[in-house]
Amino acid sequence: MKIYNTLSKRKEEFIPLEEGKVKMYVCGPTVYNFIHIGNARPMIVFDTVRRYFEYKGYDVNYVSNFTDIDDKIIKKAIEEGVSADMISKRYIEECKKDMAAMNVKPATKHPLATEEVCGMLEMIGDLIEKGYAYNKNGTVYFRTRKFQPYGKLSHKNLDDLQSGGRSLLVTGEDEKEDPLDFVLWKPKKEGEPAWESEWSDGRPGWHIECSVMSKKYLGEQIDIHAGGEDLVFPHHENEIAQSEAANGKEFAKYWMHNAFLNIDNRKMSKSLGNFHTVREISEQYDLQVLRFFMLSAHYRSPLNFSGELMEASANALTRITTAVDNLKHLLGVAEAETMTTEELGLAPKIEEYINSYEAAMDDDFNTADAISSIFELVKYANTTATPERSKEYLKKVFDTIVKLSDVLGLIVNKEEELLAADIEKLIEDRQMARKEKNFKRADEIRDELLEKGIILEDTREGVKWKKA
RNA sequence: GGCGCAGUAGCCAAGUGGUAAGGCAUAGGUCUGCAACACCUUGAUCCACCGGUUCAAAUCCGGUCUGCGCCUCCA
Repeated sequence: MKIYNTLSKRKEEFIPLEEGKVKMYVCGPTVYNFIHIGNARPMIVFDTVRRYFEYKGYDVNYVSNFTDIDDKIIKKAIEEGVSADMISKRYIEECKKDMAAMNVKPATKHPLATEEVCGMLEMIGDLIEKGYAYNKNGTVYFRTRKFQPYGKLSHKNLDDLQSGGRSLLVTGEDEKEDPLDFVLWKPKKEGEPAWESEWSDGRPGWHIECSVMSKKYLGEQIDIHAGGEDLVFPHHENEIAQSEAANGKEFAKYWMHNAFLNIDNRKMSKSLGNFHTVREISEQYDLQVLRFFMLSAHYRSPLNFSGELMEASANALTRITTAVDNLKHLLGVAEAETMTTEELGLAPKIEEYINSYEAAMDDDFNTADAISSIFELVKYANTTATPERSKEYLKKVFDTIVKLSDVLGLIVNKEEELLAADIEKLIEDRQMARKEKNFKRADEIRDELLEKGIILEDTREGVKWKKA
């Protein structure tokens, strides 16, 4: 398996720290509102990474935090006249609902920043002790230049950063020893939530959270640390500085970053009016469609969102679910049990598709390519599956499509809903009418069912129905 | 100003040296009492442009143009 590592800017063979296990940390959202579709990209992408590792037999310890204390949360709380805690709790719940609807598995652990302040105080104290941090009037800063490898992830050098920086003259900058130093702890302002510390009553800086939560739940060294590409600098660069300075060993072996989701080729933003929450999209589409859409491009390529592309994705996904439906139907009517010699000759083709699927996923999680293998399998199924096939053969094709889709988090085997007895009766009556060539009556029944939201389709294999 | 990414059919998108996957849309056909659904078939002598390396390039090198991202809270 190869993974593109931001650290080396190359694809590297994945070698776990511990045989058969993967420890990964994914930076989660700040919960001050419903998550937007940009937030959804890393959730879907790295959930897929996790699922693929599990498919390959790895035991994955997947940790993803919720940042539940932050300026934006406080601002929202003030606007609504409630506590910051209420805001974050509320949106964590909503976020979990969206995740479930996108078929994103819950992490092994979803730590909350506010519950880990203790560990943060400890690490900050440790950094001060080691000379990597200093306290200035209650604010604790990280001494960036003291950490020699600083810039190794984002491939920036400190002097470029300093000369290129435009907005170094922000409030409070003058008390830093160096403009590049960043905050580990800041004193509270009036009315803000705060924790006691030996430096001041205040709250942690954003970067320290992840270093601490990752260490607590996964250990000092982890396999994969992931997030959106915008986090490379400064967030992840700072995490590396904090963790490696404090622990004295390499923090994460592989750094994975997903590219941004754009809207009309522009970054999503409230001012451009192109801001979409996942919740809003879910009112229009099954979120499986959003998931399919997200996986239809490589995770390191920018992806442009539009209604048209969602329609295209919805249709594409339907092609898979329809094929699966057909196979299921055929399984119901097939009579032969075991594979014929002809089928035994066909079956290796299925393995070929599995192989190409795995080859794609092994190559830095090329989901777009993997999906094309599923479509090839779908076409193969559509052309070879007939009622004369054996159950064993049909089952194999069916299982393969369902399994490969499931690894991508795509649910293609929809559970059938039970028909009310009277609807079944009507369908039967219609079949009788058709047999007697009483098409007037047949059409009446079809229209009647249509009014109830049931669409009938007369296929080669019999009458099928679906909800309108 | 510094760092970096991208430009492949109408649209989306794989492919990083050996002669262009897949999907959507379009068109033809099969099925059907009709319709709908579904399925099958169908498309780039060519990969932004110019030059170079090579037996061979969308793929490597140099340049040009265009779009975008990061350097500041941000997935």
